[in-house]
Amino acid sequence: MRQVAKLAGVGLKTVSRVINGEPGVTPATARRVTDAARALDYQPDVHAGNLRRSDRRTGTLGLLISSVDNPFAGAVHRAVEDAAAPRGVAVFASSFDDDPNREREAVIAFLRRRVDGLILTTSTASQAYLEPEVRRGTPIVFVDREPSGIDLDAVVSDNAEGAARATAHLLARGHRRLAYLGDRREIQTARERRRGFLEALGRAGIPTGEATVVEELHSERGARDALLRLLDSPDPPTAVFSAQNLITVGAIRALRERGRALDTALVGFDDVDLADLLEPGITVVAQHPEDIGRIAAERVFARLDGDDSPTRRIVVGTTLIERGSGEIPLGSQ
Amino acid sequence: MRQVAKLAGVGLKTVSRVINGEPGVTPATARRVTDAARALDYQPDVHAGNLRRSDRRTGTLGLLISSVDNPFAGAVHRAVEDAAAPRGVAVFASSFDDDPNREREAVIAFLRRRVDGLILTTSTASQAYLEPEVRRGTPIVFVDREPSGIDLDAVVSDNAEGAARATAHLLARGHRRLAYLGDRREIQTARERRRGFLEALGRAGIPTGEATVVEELHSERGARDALLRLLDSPDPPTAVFSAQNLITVGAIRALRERGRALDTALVGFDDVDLADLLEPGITVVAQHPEDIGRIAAERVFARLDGDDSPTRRIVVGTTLIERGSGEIPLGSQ
DNA sequence: GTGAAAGCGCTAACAG
DNA sequence: CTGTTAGCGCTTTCAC
Repeated sequence: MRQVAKLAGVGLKTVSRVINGEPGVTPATARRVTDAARALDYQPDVHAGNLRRSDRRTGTLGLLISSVDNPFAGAVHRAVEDAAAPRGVAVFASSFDDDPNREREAVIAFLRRRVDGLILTTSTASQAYLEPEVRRGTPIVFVDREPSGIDLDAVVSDNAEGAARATAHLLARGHRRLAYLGDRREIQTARERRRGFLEALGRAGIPTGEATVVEELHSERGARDALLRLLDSPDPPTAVFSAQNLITVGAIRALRERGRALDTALVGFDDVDLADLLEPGITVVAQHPEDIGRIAAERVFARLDGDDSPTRRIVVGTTLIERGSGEIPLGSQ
Repeated sequence: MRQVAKLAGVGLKTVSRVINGEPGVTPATARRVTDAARALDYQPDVHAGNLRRSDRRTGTLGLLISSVDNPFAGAVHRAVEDAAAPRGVAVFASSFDDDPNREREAVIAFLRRRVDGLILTTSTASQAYLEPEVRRGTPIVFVDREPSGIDLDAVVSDNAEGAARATAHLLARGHRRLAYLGDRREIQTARERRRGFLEALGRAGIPTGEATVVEELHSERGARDALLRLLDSPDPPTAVFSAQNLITVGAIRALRERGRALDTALVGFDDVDLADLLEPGITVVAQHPEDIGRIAAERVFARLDGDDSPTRRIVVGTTLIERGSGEIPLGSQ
């Protein structure tokens, strides 16, 4: 920047003014500056500026998601990016694969880079470790899963309600022997979905004992194996609620392998690509990651803009999409 | 950091040494410093450090991909992240949706943040605009598409070869009336795939006139509509090569709608989720985004580590995965 | 083994 | 409308 000032024959501050579009510079002077900047291939260094700037904003956001290579997280990421880009804010995304250590490391890496705000999906039991950062004034918004051990904004799907709706959908087709296939219980959303499932059974007056609950599933393979075992048991379920993406796919594979895809009902939580092209189409409770990401970003920016209203928990509804598998009635067997 | 020094009762430089793990500090002194840092919730500011540091590395990478919400790009992103994380390097990812303006803006945003290196998928006709940055010493590696107007490292799939293999696969089943459904011709990979298709026809001695080439497709919907028109024509194709992800899905929809999925052969370029669960399973030429991303990141780091060997073009092979749709022989109609 | 002074590229505050 | 001085948080250099 000093070189630009020298070449343009002006003071350092004048260059700064031109680059930042501040008023108080003659068009002629401004032109000399821009010409000089172009001639020198000058690119301002935002970090140097932020060091002295009063608001100390770096124009960056940290986003922690299960994995950047995951349809749900990718959609959230995209929505965050779309909300951030118009403000000139760039986003760092980190995958943490439900590993608490990677979570902590990623958050530290974000903080050392002085991100303006944080959007987090977490897997630690408590996020109290964020307390100092909150005191420092960094806005933090949780997505997908709610915080624990600390009170912060959160944008989540209505997991229990969605799971209950899926379950009621199956019960309405006459099914009584339901199976629940769920993720690891450490995961808050998994617990919520399980709760919704059990509550729906309760409302229908079905004893919990009649349903089979399988948990701690976290891979397609594991889900497939688990359902295969159930299908091979003497009293197999007539309907299945798979509480997550990969689990749904694993369940489909198991049903196909036993030739039971057309007579066993299936509703999955979270939408699956090409689900409508399968036979039968897969009925799902779809989440709305675009909304979740957008709202989370808006929340961070609102906090950054001074919103100091009480912490909010924003619930984004889910949508039941009927495609066939969930509408198979009892008695098709 | 000054506060830490004061609390620990040591000089500024001693704190700096402890934080950066430099030698020459008594364990006792180091301990006083770390205690003080913890007490004050101190987090070093990497940007401030990099301002003065001799190597001027920010520990960040810029990654430009079609969209963070896109399976192929997501897999590349993940691979880049996995290669970068162990080095303490964070990655900025930007989606540009094949929009040349967004491409330029994103690159400028990266440069102003002084990323150490750039991994780019581009859609501009020429990337000569990167010349000044290259002179400045920023390593730039292209992924997926090759650069033009400038000579830089690139990591790409063997598009022409993969397309030719897919085409030969269809020809081997007796098909002669082939349709090619491709993306916009501005896209370098689209042109390569088209070239592979035509060359395979040529090698089989089939006049180009017998094949139908439809291009400028860039959405599922557009691909579906295009294939519907072909299927409704007096002389519909008996085999289809869809040159991209979304196009493949659109093609499947069109075939289903006309009840031709079981008698018209289909091979897609780039793998599609759940392709094996469809009926028929979709035969594809799969790319290897994990390898592409990993190799690109390794290339950037090698350049950063001083590798000044000539520019390289690294080709990652493709894999033909037979799942049924591509093995439908001529005469099934 | 430790610390003081200078300066990275920029903006704030003020002076002209 | 424009320039000068100080200083952001850190590392470098060099002296103790």
